[in-house]
Amino acid sequence: MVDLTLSQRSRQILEAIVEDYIATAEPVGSSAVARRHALSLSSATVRNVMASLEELGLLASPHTSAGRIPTDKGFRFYVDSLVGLRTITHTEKKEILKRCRETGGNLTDLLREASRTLSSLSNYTGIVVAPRFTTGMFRQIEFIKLGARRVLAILVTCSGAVQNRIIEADQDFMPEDLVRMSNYLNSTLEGLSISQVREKILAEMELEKNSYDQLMTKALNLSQQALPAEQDEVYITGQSRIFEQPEFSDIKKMREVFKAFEEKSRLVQLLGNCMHAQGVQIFIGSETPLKEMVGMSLITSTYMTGTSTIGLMGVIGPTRMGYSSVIPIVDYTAQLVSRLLTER
Amino acid sequence: MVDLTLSQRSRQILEAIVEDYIATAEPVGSSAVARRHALSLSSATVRNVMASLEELGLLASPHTSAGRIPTDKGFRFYVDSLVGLRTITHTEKKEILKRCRETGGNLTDLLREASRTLSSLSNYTGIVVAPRFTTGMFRQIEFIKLGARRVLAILVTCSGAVQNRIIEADQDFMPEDLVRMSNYLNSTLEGLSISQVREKILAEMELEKNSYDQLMTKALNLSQQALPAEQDEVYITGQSRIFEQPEFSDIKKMREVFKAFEEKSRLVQLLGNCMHAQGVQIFIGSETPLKEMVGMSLITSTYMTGTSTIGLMGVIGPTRMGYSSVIPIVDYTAQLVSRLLTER
DNA sequence: TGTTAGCACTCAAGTTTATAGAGTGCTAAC
DNA sequence: GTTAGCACTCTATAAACTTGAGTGCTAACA
Repeated sequence: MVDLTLSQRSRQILEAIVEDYIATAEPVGSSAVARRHALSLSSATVRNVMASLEELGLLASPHTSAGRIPTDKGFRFYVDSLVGLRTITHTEKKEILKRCRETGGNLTDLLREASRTLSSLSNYTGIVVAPRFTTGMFRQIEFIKLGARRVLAILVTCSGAVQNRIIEADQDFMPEDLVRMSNYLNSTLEGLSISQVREKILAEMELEKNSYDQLMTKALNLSQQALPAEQDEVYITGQSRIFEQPEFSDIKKMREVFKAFEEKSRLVQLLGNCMHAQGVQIFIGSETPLKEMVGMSLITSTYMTGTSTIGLMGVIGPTRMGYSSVIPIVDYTAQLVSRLLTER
Repeated sequence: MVDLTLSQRSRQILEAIVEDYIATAEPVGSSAVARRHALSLSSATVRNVMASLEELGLLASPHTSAGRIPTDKGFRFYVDSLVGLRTITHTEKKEILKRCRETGGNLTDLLREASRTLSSLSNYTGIVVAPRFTTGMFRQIEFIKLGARRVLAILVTCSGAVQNRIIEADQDFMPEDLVRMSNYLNSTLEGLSISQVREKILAEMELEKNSYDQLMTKALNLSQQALPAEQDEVYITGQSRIFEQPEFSDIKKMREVFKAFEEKSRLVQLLGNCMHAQGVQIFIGSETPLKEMVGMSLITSTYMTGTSTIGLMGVIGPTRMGYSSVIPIVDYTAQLVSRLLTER
């Protein structure tokens, strides 16, 4: 947060420069500002103001004879105190709603579609971090017999995340046994989080070891195998849109960015730091948790089931991104997803 | 297939040029060939041979004073008749085996891991086209009660593909009802492909319309909702490795390539054409089904369950890729995946 | 007849130099 | 406080030049 008191005029000029720069990706000159924005000021006056804005660290000049470019600090000030947030249009709302509603109900599909929607409405790259499966609340476990010793284990969390694994059992279970086992597990594990489930199963296995109810021991055994290896899921959509930005013509940098996109677990870890605050957060340039994203900004929002934050979604674009339109899009989409997940 | 009779010496020289070019990505000059490969020939002689190889369309010169570069045809000849296929190393085999075995048994996890493995062992981009769900054989359907009117429908195919959807039912089913319904459906739909299932359900719905067994009508209704929207799944891994190739420094081209990677359904469609032949296929440069992949080659292999081809996997890299090591990797991985899927 | 040394020629890539234009900062006048 | 005017700076683009790798051809050689 940049706390500066600027004269009305300085603010107007800063705003003009930021917006011109957002539109053109070119350094903005004093005469352009004087001309385009009806400030009825001469370029010389604008020049004076620009010089002082530069002194404050809000603008920078790539070299003497170019115009000025907003610094990260300049963008920050713009976002905090200048940007007039466009409210989301009815058409956009309808589009987001339609796309998210049409998904098949399971969490994966919904989040993937949210990512696509964010990207296509913002024209930048959409990103959605799925909730860690282990943080979800246990809802139900079921076993389906696939073959002689093959069992499909299905684990469902309250937020609708479904994990399935095919287990090679060491014996041939009867379908009735499988039902009994899942009934037992469902009542034993009710109300726990998946990570608690993991612990509980281990504890129970210890207890049941000498029990005479063999089946329950086996149930625990199966359920343990059903627990998936922890996997970080991120849905990134519209990566190639990054190429559309004229400022990203440096192949080396592009490579860094794309590499970062591929290291999902690192990505999840770093983005995890954005999840402490609720609602929309904006990271400009160097504020971004990812170092390789030089010259890029990140707009995120958390999403939740009920009252608990479970994940993060947002948009990655150039620092000069269209904040005024992207912010409400991210905000609305995250709220919608939260609502859809909570309604369940 | 290029059918040419070349003298032993011409072949040696072509091979030398191709391999030098694979190693360096630079045009290869006559003296380099004479020097590096113990042919005991002068550069002038090599030059004569190179001129005739150029005439045959196997080599090309970017300009007069550069060395020669193999053409697509040159690479084709190299691959068809020159390349000495390295057999896959024990270490590689173990690595592939280990990674694929460790997946959780469901199809998605296995294929995703196969893609990662292909990429990391080849150092190029790995690609796996998942079988279309509708072409799979119906194995089983189950309903799990999640809430008052919420039902989780799980559809399993013989190859271990699992689809789940959460359905909003229009009434509150008892768990016993759900079991009866799935039993009914499982016996009715046995032995059909998923696309046949779709038709059968429609037909049955027509028949059952006036039936007095309300529950079965409802079962059909539910199962229809359980059928997922057709979705093309492709797992692409190691995209950013493309940047490592010196010949891909053109940002515009990179953009095209990455865009193509994002249009999954188009990708699947085009790659579908590679599935007619069984086993490993090699597409060099312009032979590739994707026009945007100028200067790139594609090595693919089909994979199967039992005797039926269900999908495709492979590696995308520059035309000058290390064919001799990549081909056996793709071959082995596809065979392994087939085996794992068939053992089920 | 096949091979090779020698040499003139070509062409891209890198370097230097020249030119134009955008935009600034400063000064002096309003 | 604002503005016109002007010298100055610096990049981007083009043009001219230089370098060197590599060729193709010729003539001599085995």
